[in-house]
Amino acid sequence: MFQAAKQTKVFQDVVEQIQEAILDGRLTAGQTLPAERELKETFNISRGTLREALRVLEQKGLIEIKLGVGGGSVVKAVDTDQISESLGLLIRSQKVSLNHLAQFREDVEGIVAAHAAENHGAADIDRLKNLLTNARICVEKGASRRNAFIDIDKQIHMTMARITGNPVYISVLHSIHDNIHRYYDRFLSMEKPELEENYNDLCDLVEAVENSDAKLARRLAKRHVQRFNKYMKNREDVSASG
Amino acid sequence: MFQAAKQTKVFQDVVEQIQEAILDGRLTAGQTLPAERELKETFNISRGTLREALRVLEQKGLIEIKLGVGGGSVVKAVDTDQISESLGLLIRSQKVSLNHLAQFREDVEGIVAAHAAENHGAADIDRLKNLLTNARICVEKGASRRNAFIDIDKQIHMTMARITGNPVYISVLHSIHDNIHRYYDRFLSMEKPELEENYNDLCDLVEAVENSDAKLARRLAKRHVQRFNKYMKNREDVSASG
DNA sequence: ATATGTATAATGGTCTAACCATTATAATTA
DNA sequence: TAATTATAATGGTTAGACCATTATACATAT
Repeated sequence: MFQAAKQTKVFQDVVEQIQEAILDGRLTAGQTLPAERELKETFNISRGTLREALRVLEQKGLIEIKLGVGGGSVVKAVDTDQISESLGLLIRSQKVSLNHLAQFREDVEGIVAAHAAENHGAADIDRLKNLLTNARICVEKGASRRNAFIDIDKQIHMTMARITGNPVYISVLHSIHDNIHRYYDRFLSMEKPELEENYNDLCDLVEAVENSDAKLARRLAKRHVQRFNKYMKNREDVSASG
Repeated sequence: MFQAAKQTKVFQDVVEQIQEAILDGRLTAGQTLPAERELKETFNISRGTLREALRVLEQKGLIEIKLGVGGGSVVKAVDTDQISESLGLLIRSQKVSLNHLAQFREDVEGIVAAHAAENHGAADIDRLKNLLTNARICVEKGASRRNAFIDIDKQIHMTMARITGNPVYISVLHSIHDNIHRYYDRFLSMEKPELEENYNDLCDLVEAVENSDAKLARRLAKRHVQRFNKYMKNREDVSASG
């Protein structure tokens, strides 16, 4: 009949009010909240309490706090950074291993490629082929362009995620890449032969997408990611024995 | 040659120190940090600044702050709540629609079912069949047990995620369910015929897993989730026109 | 003896009031 | 006109006090 009386802390009430205003669209990205000394009067609270609320909102990714004249709390567009950060904490707290993340990535990239094969338009293929051209250049210049190649590889995958038209895939893939990239420097070995191998993978993949062959695209995407994972694993073994 | 001198705010430095201690295992879940009046001396900062740091750590899901005697900042086991919360913000800020989430769920449940079919042990099947028995009881009692049925349905899916042995699937599925459940009350219509339909889906799915038929398991899981989504869509159309 | 109530003290929660640090803008000077 | 310097707005930090909650120890009553 009754609900437990919610005893909200003052700062929580403030967090909720501002958060709701942002999610309702009463505050939109780019808008600046009133200065702290003014807001504290509006809410009729102390500045310390207000600042606890603002810190929480900042950590949630809803506002950004800037210093100096013209600074203040600016409403942010919600993005995937917080998801990435939380996923990073899961990984670092060893609840999730690199292998776990790599396995998940295989599946997700496969799905994304399949959807991209079903959903693409002509402009999408143009963009993918442009990226392939850049990748080709990196391959020809060899290992010195390893990082550039990896970046283009990432862009190709993210482009396919965009082609799906579903922002969840973009967010998820973004979070995966954010967190897996930390291991690249430590574990990913890529000399010219590997670069070429991967380049060919990508060409085949884009072709499958262009031909709307969802099943093939899925298989090729998975194989491509598996190769990346294998390179990392090899390097990991080496560094473990060295 | 040089890096930009990082000008960390005091509270950020404290956040990092405590966070690193937790992630390094120097502080473990369940441990209580010293009281604020003591910590502030340790870090040689004011209490207000310390509290901003603690609020950030709380929002990150790394500590929990309890009131009263014997209270204080207790280190938490990192879990998926923050990911769910951030995903919820993405949805509520209309960066992600229910349909987007539902499509993603179809794919993930399909993958999870396929992995479960490849990875299960005998005990896993026992657990799944137990859940099916409970589901059967709900179906027989009809619409009054709708919520209980939905909960069992969720448990079956989460059990399969656990069978994969990959915590990423558990986390992702958990986050999806956390966020999709908010819409159930508003949009999910389920009378006895629908309950039976879904129960049969689940039976077939568990059978496919038991027989290690990954492809079939994937297809059945997707179909099952599609049915859920269809029910929600129907209800949404009704409520839109009413 | 057991249950119930009551004081105690530890701890987080909040408030006030001041001063420090950063930064865009305006005023000054070369 | 360009470079420099003051100004003032704004967040960052500090200090010290008091309020609110809660586990524990103690007192009281049945």
